[in-house]
Amino acid sequence: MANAGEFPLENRAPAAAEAFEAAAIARPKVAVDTVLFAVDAQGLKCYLLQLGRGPNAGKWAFAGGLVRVGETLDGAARRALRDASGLTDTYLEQLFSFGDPSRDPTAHVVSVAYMALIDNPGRVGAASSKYSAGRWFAAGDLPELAYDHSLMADYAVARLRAKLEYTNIACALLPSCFTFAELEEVYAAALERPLDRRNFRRRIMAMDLLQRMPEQRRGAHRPAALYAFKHRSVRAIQML
Amino acid sequence: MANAGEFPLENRAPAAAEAFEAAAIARPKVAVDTVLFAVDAQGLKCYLLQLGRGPNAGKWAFAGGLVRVGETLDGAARRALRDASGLTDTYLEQLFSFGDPSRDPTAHVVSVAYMALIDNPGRVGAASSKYSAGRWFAAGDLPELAYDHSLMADYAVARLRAKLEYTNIACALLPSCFTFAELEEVYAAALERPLDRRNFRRRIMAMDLLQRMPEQRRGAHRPAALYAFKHRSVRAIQML
DNA sequence: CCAAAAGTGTTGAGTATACACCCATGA
DNA sequence: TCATGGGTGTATACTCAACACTTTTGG
Repeated sequence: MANAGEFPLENRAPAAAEAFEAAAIARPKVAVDTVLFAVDAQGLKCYLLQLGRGPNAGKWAFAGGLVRVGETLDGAARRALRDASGLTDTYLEQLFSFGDPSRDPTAHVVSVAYMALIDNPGRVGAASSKYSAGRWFAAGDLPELAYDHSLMADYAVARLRAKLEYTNIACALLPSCFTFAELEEVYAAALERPLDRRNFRRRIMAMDLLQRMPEQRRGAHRPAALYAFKHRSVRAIQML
Repeated sequence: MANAGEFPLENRAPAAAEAFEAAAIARPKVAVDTVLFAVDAQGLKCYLLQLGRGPNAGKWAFAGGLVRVGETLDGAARRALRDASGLTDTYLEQLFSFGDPSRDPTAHVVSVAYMALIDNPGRVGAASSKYSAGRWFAAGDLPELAYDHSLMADYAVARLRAKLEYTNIACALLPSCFTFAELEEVYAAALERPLDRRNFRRRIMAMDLLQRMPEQRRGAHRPAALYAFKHRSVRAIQML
């Protein structure tokens, strides 16, 4: 299971092991990759970048990069996301670490996967020269992805769905003011199923997460009441 | 937020960046640390090892070690656990990655935390020379730990509790045959609250996870029926 | 026969689901 | 006035929690 005896480093006498270790540069690298989500009228979307160089040039991937010495993982994820999309203020959550030595054919890179959420796909900006293109894809219909990014996508969608059920994470996918219909659309898009409007409204109201804003959203038809989350920080909701 | 401009590596021309990168050994290292749990008559227990060398010598910590090139994260966790406790077959689950640059004062080490479960604290064996001692502690009363291992402990306990509620993970904390009272003790120990025996039995039975064994456990009093999990692999239980 | 752990049902409260019509507005 | 999306209540099924006594065995 654990490559018995293949790498005898840890079994050497302490002094020898430390000397070897100091000289060794053959350590896995650490990277971060961030699955960026937003919801629009078509449903849940993922932002992908087309790699501009390297053995995977031309393939689509999530925003990522190597972690630097002195940098936190969250910091590296924010930097990679900013370089890829210009975004600086997003909800960010660590998902899982992927360390299969063959996930990157060029080197052993352990990647810490993140999920980021924004309220509007239009907020993304220009990508760094590392990428040749960037665009939104329907989360349920992604193209072939570089590395093991398909695994990350599956993991991220599952986590997002789970957290919609027991946290107020939807606030990260909505602007500060929104109608009940918009909130329901976020849930319907992420969960990929329609919700009963009356039951949904009752459930959300029972959680006491929202405050009603004085204004109304005026459109082509009956105006809709506007709401805001009482707390914009994501927290678990007591589900007693 | 993301150390803007402090590390210009990614912004260099590709050729220069690659040359620099090849020479650079200033990358964070990758480690794994495994929180080992078992339940005994006193409750939920964690296995800790006393560090025998290094700046944290004398402090208690979880079994861990650096990840080697070519090794999976799970493989590294299993190897570190085997070196620390002799255990080779445990339930193992990745928890979270901790990457604060100051978590280890001697170097920037990103650690992927794992949780391992065994059915009997007595199964642990001798530790490698890296450690000066190893013993079980009550999970709710751990000593001061090295690095950020207290964070890992909190995270692991939370994960274990959560998964007891919606998976059959308890099978990893029990021998192949057990009485209903023993199963209930595992839940009560991990959740740190007493359970109603009748409601607990009904809930478990409704999940259809157990099969009754032909034998009985004979003790000082009325014999107890023995059960085994139908599936020893941990899986989510449909909670419809 | 006594001590100790094993085993067993019912009731009531609360929660979740299914379901259809009127309202307010702009065009 | 009509088309469109906004807003509302009830009845039922189900789930969860509280609760105490009888059974079986070894000593």
